[in-house]
Amino acid sequence: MSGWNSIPELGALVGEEIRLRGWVDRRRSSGRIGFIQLRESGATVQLVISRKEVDEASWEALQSATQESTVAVTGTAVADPRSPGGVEIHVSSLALVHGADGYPITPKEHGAAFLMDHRHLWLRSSRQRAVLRIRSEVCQAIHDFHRERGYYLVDSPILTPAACEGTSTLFETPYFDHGNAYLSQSGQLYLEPAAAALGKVYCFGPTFRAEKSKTRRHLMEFWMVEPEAAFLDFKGLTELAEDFVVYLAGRVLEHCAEPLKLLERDTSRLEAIRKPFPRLRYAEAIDLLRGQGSAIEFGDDFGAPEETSIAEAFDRPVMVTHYPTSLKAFYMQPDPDDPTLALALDVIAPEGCGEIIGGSQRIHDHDLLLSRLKEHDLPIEAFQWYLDIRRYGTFEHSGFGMGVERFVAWMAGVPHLRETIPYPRTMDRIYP
RNA sequence: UCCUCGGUAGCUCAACGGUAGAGCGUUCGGCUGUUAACCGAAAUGUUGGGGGUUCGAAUCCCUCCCGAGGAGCCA
Repeated sequence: MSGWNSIPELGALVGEEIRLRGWVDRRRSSGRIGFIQLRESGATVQLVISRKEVDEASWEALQSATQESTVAVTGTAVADPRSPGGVEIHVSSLALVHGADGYPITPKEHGAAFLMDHRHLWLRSSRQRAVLRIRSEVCQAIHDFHRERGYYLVDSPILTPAACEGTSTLFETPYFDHGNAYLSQSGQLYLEPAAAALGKVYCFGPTFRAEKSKTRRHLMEFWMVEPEAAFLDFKGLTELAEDFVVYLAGRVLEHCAEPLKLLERDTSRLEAIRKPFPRLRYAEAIDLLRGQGSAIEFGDDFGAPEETSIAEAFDRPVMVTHYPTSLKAFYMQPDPDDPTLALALDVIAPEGCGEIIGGSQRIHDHDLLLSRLKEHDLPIEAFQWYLDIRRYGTFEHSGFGMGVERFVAWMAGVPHLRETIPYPRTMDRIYP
């Protein structure tokens, strides 16, 4: 091994000699004693440097160890209730590896624009570290959930030849002699064929929307996980979505106690995420909203205020189903009991987080799909491969997509999506 | 694209027609248990750009630029 210790293992090393390398998160001094809050492996530990216990070079290093300087330290791990974290390092020698000059992010407040300009440094802040740890756990849990249920990971392409759902604005890029390629806004259409190959599949990767959205709930580049399963009917889909959300929230509660505490997240709200989620047909949701005084009418889509109103009527995530087909994508299966309705599902998270999941049973009948493509004015030639899935052994299938950043924002209790992804891409910003 | 609010020191903000200020950060000094440490001192400004009103504009008006929040769209 390298001979260097890491902060997370210190609890088991009390009384032993420790060597650490890391960054100066904070420094305080008081005459002949100094304190450095050292950051390493995403955690921090307090170093105690007493003038009479260290040589002159170490004492000089303390004077030069400005915020975010890199230091290397040798000392003894000591349990002390006065230390944040309970364990601190009594330093025997301290060396400056690199002195940082004029680190821009200070312990006081900063505005959003300033922090976004310094996103590469902002990541070091305790709050950002906490959110990133939750994101990491969510991503791992997404893979584990699918693996445990026999789903295979199938990567969808990012460069695609045409619009997936038609109307959304896509990012465009030249593609040799084939005109323009577009950055994927969903992996779903590529996943449906894979469901015929492997049965239960999912994709998980970045997606791109060139909509000029300028709100805290939108990013130009975001990560989406999309399961798709052969022979999964609509009822099975709602149960899958419910299990998925419960599983992910459980994993965050189980493994992210420390970041949640740092974020002062009210975990009782997360513990309330239990089955069954209320299921509300679109028509019932309209009635609910009108009962609250909304002027919304049957056939209108929900905006952010409507979603919030619906979510606030319940103590856990809400599933809204059976939307009018006119509000939904061309590939959604009509309800056999009322073909004007789609077997579509949205999951709305509480606390103003809005829609986190959108999904449906897919049309498996070739002729119906063809007529829907025509109704939506989509170029039939470009969808021949997609129609093939209905030509060669068609099958009932369903799937959904979940926006990872919205889910992380909900778990972490952060209001703005830009804090839930390492390098957010927003309408007016692509730096750093 | 539309609506609302904003742009003053490195950062966060105050001054709202009459000499440009504070806290934090920085630099220097003090302090043996600090927790965004504390105490003392110092340095730091073409008040976003341009035009106008006025004896006088950071302040009022016009315009452009930039930022934040929201709408639509969606995850």
